[in-house]
Amino acid sequence: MEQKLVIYNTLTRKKEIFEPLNAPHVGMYVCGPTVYGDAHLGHARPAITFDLLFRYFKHLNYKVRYVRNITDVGHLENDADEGEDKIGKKARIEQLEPMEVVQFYLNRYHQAMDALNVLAPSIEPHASGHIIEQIETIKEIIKNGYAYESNGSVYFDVEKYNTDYNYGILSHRNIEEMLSTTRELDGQHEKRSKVDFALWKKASPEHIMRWTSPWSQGFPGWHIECSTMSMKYLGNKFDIHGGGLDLMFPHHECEIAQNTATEKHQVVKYWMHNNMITIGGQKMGKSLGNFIMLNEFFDGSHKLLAQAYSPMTIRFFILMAHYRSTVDFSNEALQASEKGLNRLLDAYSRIEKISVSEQSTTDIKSIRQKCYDALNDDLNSAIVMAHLFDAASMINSAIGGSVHLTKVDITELKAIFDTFLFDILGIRNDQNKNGNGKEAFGKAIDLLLQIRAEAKSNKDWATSDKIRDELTKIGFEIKDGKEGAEWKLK
RNA sequence: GGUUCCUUGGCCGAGUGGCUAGGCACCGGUCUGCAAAACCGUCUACGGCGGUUCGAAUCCGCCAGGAACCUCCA
Repeated sequence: MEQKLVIYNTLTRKKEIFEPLNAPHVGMYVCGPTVYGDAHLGHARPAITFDLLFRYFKHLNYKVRYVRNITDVGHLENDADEGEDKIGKKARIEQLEPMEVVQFYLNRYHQAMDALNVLAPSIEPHASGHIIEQIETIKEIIKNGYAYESNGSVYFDVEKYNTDYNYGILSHRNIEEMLSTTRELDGQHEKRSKVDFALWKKASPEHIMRWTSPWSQGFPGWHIECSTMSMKYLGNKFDIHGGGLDLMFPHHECEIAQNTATEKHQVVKYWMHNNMITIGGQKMGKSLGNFIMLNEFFDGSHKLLAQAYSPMTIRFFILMAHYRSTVDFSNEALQASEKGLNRLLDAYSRIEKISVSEQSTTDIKSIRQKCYDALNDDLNSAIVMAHLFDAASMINSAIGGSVHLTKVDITELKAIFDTFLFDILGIRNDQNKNGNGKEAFGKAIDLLLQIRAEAKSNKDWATSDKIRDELTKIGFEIKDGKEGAEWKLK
C-alpha cells in the first residue's frame, strides 16, 4: 500500500508530493497562541489542522518533531512596531506580573487543547525563554547587511534584502506596490523605509518586559521569535511551517526574509496555511469582536449559542470541512455536526452486535484505501468522514440484517474506526464513559431494563413506559432493538 | 485602490472535464403496544451571461455578489 502524501504548499501555490528532507524524520513548526487571553473558535482551527497532520505523520511512522511556540513577548498591540506589548499591557491592567498573565492563559489554553484532544507538541518554546538566541539571530542579520540599528532599535532592511532575494515570495506582493499602498504611520522616522520591520525595539520607560541587548534595553520584534526558535529546534532546513492564513503576511513573509538573511537560503520547504472560521461570512477575530471563546462553546454561555457544544462536536465540525476552506459558524451547522458525530459513535459502539456470516454481501475492503487516498490528498478530512459514514451505514445495515458480513470484515470495520476516526482524526470516544470502575452502575441500568422487558412481556405498559420515561428524564437514551433494549447516557 | 480567493440543493459541505460525495433537516415507508433508534425510499444542486469541447459545477472571458490580506489577528 504505497502512500504518497500530497500537501498544498503556499509557497508554490500547488499541491506537492511530501518528501521529507531527512526521512524518516519530519520537522514541523506551527505558530502558536499569544497568551494574553482565552482561545476562541478560530484558535482551534490551526491546532486541530496541524494536530491531524502530526497524528497522520506518526501513523505513517515518521519520527516527527512538532514545535509550536508560545508568544509571550514582542507582540505589539498596534500597528507598525509602535505601541505596547500585549502581555505587558494586560499585566498592567490586571496588576499582575507579566509571567503570571502568561502562565494563567497558557494553562487555560492547554486545558482547551486537551479538551479538543489536541496532542501536545514535541516542544513548546516560549519567546521570552529565547531572548539570547534572538539577539544572536539579529546580530547575524546585521552582519550579513540586511538590518540596521536606529536609535536603539534594529530594523530589517527590506529594500536591501529585496535586491538580493525576493521579499514577497510567499504572499505574492511586491515592494513597489507595498510602498504605494502602505499607510504612513506615526513614529516611523527611525526606519529607512516604511516597509522595514522591527527586529529589536528599544523599550519606552513604562515598558515592563525588557532585556539587555547590544543596542538597548528592549525586547525582540514579533517575527524574529519564530525564525529563531524554528531554526534552533528544527535546523536551518526543515520540512513544514504552518499557521493561519492571516499570518501569511506580514508574519510569515518576514520570517522567510529573516531566515534567508541569516542562512542565505530558503529554510522552510513546505508552507501550510489553514483558512479562517467565519461568523456571518466574516472572519472571527479579535478586531471585529465577533469571536466566541472555546469555553463558551463547551458550556453554551455565549448569547449566540443555542446550546452547549462538546469539544468533540467542535473538533468534528472543524474536520468536516477541508482545512483550506473557510468554514462558517452557525448553530445549525454545529447541531448537524453533533448529530453526525453521534451517528458514527453509535454505529461504532454497535459493531459487536453484528451477527457473523459466512460471506459478505458488501465491499468493506476498499474503505481503508479510500480513507488513505483522501488523507493523502492534502488531508481531505471531509472525504474521510464521508467514508466513515458509509462504514456506519454498513454496520447499521448489518445489524438490521439487510447486508451480511464475515468475521474478518466486521473486525476490519472496527479497525477502520479505530485507525481513522480515533487515532488519526483524533476524535475521542466520550460515549458510555460510565465504564471506568462503574460497572455496578451499568448493571443497575441493565437490571431496570430487564424489569421493563418483563413488564412488556406481561403487556404492563404502564410499568415499562415509566421505566423508560424516567430513565430518559434522568438523561439516558433508551433504544429498543430486536435483541432487546440498549441504553446510553446522553 | 492593490494582491489573492470564493459563490454548490432548505442548511452545512466535498468535488478541477464525462461516472448519484457525505452530513443535518423535511417528507413517505418498514419495524414497534406506542415512541425513540435503525433501515429503505424521495428531494439530484452547482451566482448570471457568453465561449472552448462530442461533453463543464469543473477550463477561458465578462458581469454580479462576498471574503481574506495590505495595522495586531489562528
